Amino acid sequence: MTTDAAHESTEGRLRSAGLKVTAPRLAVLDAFPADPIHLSADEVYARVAPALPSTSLQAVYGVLAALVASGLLRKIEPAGSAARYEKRIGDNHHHLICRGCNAIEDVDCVIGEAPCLTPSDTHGFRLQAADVTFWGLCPSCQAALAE
Amino acid sequence: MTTDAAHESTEGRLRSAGLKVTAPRLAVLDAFPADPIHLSADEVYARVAPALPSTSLQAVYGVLAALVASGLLRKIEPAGSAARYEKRIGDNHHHLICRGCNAIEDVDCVIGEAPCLTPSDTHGFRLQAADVTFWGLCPSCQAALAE
DNA sequence: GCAGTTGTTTTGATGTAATCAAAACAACTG
DNA sequence: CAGTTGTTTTGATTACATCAAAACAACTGC
Repeated sequence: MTTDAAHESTEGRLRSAGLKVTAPRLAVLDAFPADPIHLSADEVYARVAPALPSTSLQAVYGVLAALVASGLLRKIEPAGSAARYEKRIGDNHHHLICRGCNAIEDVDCVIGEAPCLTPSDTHGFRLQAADVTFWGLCPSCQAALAE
Repeated sequence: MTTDAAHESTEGRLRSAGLKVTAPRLAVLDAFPADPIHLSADEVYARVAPALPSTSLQAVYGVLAALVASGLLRKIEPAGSAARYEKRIGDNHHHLICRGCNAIEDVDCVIGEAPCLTPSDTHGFRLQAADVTFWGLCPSCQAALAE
């Protein structure tokens, strides 16, 4: 038996992305348990470090960059806070960020994909992507402010 | 005569924003000549420094922050490059950024304001703003890539 | 006009987030 | 199992921005 059942799908995804299967990469990918989770490099490192004591934060940056380049992770770079990574990819969803605590929620645009991806004037640009970010206050930060 | 005609409107905007009128602030505001221009703190400093030799980059950061807080400038923080500032405010326009050279163009959403400001699920957030950023390649970067 | 108060700018240090280069190392090929 | 190639580690370095305190200038009332 050549594959560890617990890592079966994670390993398979690395292989089909043309990446070598290494312990840091398995650990980083497995640090994203559920889909709607958004972790900073720091947070990923905190989750990975206990199992891999020899890992450094720089290594995590390298692994994350490789996974983003291969399309296994998506990088989000909100204004004013550290970059976050998420496993939910391939669908055009957007983000709702709390200005109080930087919490991030996934949202789908109410009108679907097309309109937000079509500016009125492209200025000759070849369009590649569109980011939509909503800013506001999450329920607990609203409560904290109301006190 | 108490006001310099060349600075009349700039000065007036500072006053009505409740800010003291100082040389650095006049110079920074006047560094934005036409509306659709997007300058980084560095670029503002480069435009301001010749006329105000005693100004430092930190001072420019301070002035820019004050102007943004007063609503006289808008701050844009694109992923992967330094923050930019623009004078066009009060309308809900978006930005088109070149991944090759970081050039920024203004765009208006084809469907107007409302739809892009309305996510399907607010997760209980109190919404404050929505940013839309389009990513692509500007004409000259397309040409450079085609060579 | 002039002095006091308040807000602003300057100066210098500090911090965070992230990248880079080179050496040590491990995964996949035959 | 050995060689090659790609990855990780280590350490230094960068870019961008913020903070604190002292020096300073703008606006108020006199």
